[in-house]
Amino acid sequence: MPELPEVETYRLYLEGTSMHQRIENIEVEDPKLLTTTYAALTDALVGRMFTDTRRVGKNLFVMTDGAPIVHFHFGMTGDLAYYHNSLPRPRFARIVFGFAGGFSLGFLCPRKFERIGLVESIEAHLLRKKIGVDALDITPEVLFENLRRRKSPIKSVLLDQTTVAGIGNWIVDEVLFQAKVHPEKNAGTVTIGDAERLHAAIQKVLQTAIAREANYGQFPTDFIIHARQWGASPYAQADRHLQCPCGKAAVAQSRVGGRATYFCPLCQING
DNA sequence: CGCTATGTTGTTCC
DNA sequence: AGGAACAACATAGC
Repeated sequence: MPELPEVETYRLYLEGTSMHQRIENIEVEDPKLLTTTYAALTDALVGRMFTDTRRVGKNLFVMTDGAPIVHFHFGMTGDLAYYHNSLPRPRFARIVFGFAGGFSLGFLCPRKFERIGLVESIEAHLLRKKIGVDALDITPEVLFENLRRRKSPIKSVLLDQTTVAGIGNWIVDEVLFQAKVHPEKNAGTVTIGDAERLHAAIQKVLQTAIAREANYGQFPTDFIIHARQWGASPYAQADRHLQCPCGKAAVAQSRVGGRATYFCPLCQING
């Protein structure tokens, strides 16, 4: 479920498992998962090792002791699994880095929306993809300027990675709820006060999620995320709260910018 | 079977 | 030109 907190969790996982081991081989089940040719990937990485990591928004960059940098994007369902070769390969491990020493790092790609490739430099990649400032680093003033010049619903603008990098569909609903902003509010009408509340909510929601290793089921009870229907999760059906934490209204469900949207019609007035 | 899905990108329209 | 709207991508799970 890779929004910023998941990618941060994966980054720490990779740091804790896969560094400083010689890469002996790379298996790729489907070349569509690569933004580089398979030959370029193996030429650049076999014999090298991972040395450092950096995350910007939902993008994970892994440095090596050679020149190229590996870029991971987790799409909607990507994950990592580090395992010993005596164990069976994890399901959906469609790309596998095999290390000297008998361990492997699997890049799990259930729906093939995930991508791995080589980039010249982090800055060049961010520029080319127009990825904005990371959500944990943006200032209220920059957020305000980036919102006020747009005309779409504020939810759509916050999801745009050029506005601010790392916010996804579940987190944006939580951020808007915590900041008491209606998801369909015209982004061009935000005040500096709105931007300051949104900024504080972004920090709060992301810090909360990262501290719980992105396990949304462990969010505080005053979060609206518990109203959301989680497709496959058993937690969803059992613990779902259809009532807003304010206790005065049922959580409303709609679509904004083509995405499933949950909000409280009392707490989040479109004004 | 039919419907939904965490993200991004390409196309079309304005 | 540039922004907005939305379909498309590939697949799993319910």
